[in-house]
Amino acid sequence: MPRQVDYEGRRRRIADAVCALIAHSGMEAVSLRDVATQAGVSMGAVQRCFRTKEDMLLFALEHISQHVSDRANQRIAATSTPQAASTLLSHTLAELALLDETSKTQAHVWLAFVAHAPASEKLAAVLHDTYAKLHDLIAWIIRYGQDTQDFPRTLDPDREAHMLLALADGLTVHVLAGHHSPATALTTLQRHIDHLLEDASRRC
Amino acid sequence: MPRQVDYEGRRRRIADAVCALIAHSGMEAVSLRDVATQAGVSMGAVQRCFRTKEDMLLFALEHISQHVSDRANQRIAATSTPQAASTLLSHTLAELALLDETSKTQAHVWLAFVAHAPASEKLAAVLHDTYAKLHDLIAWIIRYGQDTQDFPRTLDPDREAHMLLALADGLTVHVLAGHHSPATALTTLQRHIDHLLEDASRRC
DNA sequence: CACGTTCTGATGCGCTTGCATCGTATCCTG
DNA sequence: CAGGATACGATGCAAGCGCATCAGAACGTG
Repeated sequence: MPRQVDYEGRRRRIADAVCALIAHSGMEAVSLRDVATQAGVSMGAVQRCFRTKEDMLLFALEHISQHVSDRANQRIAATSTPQAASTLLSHTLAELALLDETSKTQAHVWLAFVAHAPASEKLAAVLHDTYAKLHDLIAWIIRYGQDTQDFPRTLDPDREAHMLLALADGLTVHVLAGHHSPATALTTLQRHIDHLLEDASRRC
Repeated sequence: MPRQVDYEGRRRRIADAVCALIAHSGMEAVSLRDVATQAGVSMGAVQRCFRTKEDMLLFALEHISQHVSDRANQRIAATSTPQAASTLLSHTLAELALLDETSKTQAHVWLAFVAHAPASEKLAAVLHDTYAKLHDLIAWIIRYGQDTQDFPRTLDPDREAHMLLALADGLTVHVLAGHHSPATALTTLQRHIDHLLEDASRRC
């Protein structure tokens, strides 16, 4: 047999390079040569990992989708120590909104893919799937909160998940566009959640 | 004198062509040649109207920003027949969210520019300004509603404007990403506004 | 009607792009 | 250690890019 190479690892490295380039100078600045340089490999290596440029971009999107989903899921899995459902909800959403400085890159990339989706059927499919997963995740948390009596039963989990996810995404966009700071966005998010629980419980 | 040309009109035509191209196949598919073809003029004409490609993109963004702002402002100006502030608010936001099929193109373009903003200082500035204007607009409507006693005084106009605008943007993203339909998004938006007014007034 | 000015569309240039090719270096197997 | 399969990276290639150039068409003016 010939020599073995850690393809999966390299694919990830390349995906990271793609994301870095997109975050820094937009999607149309991504060329195979620049990606190779950024990833510290030769152009040939990039071509061996991905048959075409579109394959590469698709992998990068799946890579970052996975990354975001995983972080949110970990947040839930780590709830071995009993945690109030409301805290769980707000923390998860705050993470999904990609507000902290570390996530800014991912937010850029995510948005770039959303903007580019109409041009690629496959990209759109990945985005759709990811959104569906995130929606289910939020709805699950809300139901969990209702089970533990933290959230009022009057809430419709699906509708509220819908609403919260849209709010989180909107805040992400606003922060990226420089319309306001991550801190302000976080406050707005928290305020809405508080408002939601408080009013709904008062209604009973 | 030599012959006269309606430059402003042509610039708009070219801007429309840019937007059509962006909406159809993304920002990186915009080339001077394609724009010229789409606008039905020669490449030379495009180059006479805009010194560089970036100038052209900038103008297209300003063009579409103006378009969106104008529509929202018209909505207010047309309120000669007395209109409930809540209706005004929801209609304005629905328009800003670019949910109807006609606005889908504009939504694509807007998002493409947001995604591309980090790569261009000037684009970012235009986006920032536009968002500030829209924020003020929504806050104004809320204050107006408070003056006409339609909205409770307990609402903080700036905070709620912040929240509503983010929600509208998030819904725009979700519709574009195919996560749900314009109709659903509209319902979610309306539900939040109702919820807001209802709960706030109950609090008194 | 002829002049002078402005506008036009085609062409050229230098460069970059995505992708294909190919000799060489590298590693596992028998 | 020899052999063969694989990965590598440099190079080539056609196409497309943004932008500059320029001869001629188109027009208002004297």
